[in-house]
Amino acid sequence: MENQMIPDIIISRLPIYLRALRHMQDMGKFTTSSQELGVVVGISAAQIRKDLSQFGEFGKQGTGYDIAFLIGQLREILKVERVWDVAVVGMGDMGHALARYQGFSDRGFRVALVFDNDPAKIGAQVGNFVVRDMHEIVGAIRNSGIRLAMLCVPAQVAQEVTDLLVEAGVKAILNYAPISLSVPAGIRVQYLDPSIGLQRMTYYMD
Amino acid sequence: MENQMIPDIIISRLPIYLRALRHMQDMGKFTTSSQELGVVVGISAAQIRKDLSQFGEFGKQGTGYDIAFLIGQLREILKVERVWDVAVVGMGDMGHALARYQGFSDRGFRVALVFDNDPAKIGAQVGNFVVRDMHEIVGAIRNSGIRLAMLCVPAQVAQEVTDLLVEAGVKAILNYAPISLSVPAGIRVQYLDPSIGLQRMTYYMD
DNA sequence: TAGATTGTTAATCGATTAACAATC
DNA sequence: TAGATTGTTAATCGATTAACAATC
Repeated sequence: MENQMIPDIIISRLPIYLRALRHMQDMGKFTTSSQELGVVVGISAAQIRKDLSQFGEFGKQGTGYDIAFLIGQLREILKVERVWDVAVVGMGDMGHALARYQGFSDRGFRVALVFDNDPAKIGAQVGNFVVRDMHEIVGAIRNSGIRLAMLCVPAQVAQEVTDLLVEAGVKAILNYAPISLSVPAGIRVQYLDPSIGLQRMTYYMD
Repeated sequence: MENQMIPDIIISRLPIYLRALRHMQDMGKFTTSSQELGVVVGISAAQIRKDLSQFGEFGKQGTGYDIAFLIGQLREILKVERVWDVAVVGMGDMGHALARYQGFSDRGFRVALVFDNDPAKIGAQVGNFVVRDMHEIVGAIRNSGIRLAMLCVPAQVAQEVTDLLVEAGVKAILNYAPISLSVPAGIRVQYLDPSIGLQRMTYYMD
């Protein structure tokens, strides 16, 4: 079988490699080495080679990696050779920004549904979307088969909305709300709280 | 000396503990245990105790931790008992959302300056701020003594803007642009690319 | 060929967990 | 007191690095 339990820490680096490789490609480059890629992403060459070798032999001694080929392999490994529909929940400033974000389309994602519970927002247009009533969230997500959501509601209601997302069949949540979420086994959460990001750096300031 | 080189992975968990403790406090709780906190944040009780013990003895056998006291200690360790001024660079949707974000004030941060290079935006009001010309960025940040910035410009110009931020004296950057940044030693970067967050989860989907 | 770079092994390094004496 | 929970040690587990034969 393909999956011999690759450590999550390795998986978490692959999107970084992919992003850097696409950037190199945009700059007109055709090949790279673990050394060169390592400088760009700030990771040792040995680690990059070890990470990639978990999935196959993608390079050539002496010349390194073909960028287009490695991009293709990483997209397949990460399952972003396809396009995933995503729901955005909460049309405050952050949800609004994500609904209109132009950076998803070439990275494997497409916003497909957006929700809010504010009557003043329901039915309004945000980007290319009509804001749907949060009360319809379970049915709408279930019908669409969507399994990815971005959560941009206030912390106060984030857990209850999460429970609805899980009930609707969502398997992975990108959480912008500043709170730890409780989810059943098998449901993934990634946290993007800006204050946490800043607090991880102030410790080092004089 | 206070700093015997605490591993970064421990530092990165402290803001999570702090956020959860404040949530407990908001719920009216006064004490907690490493066990209880561990369930909330999804980290083992042993690890929480080990992490905290790097900085002092904050708990009591038999009863656990006083929440208010531990919050105070963590705020001091992370240096967020004070308020840090932050610059937001790039007034697209994401920068706009951050400039108006209400979640910084009680977490140790305050947006103080916002920048864009679009003549149509310069001088306009965003939240409580007047958008300043990006051409003034080095002088303005240097004058204000700001050492934290949130970067929300297009990937294409993110590195050159980063170089300006570093020149201006910024020591830590929260990067929303979808690109790896190159910075001198001693400058910290935290990455919050939403597509990376999603790609870290699609690998696990069937 | 000579030089470069891979994939992999073994060694090192670091982080997590389990267990428990101390003690509130 | 009896029960609970800390801080810490030692053991385990996992990740990173260094080195190099293979080979393009």
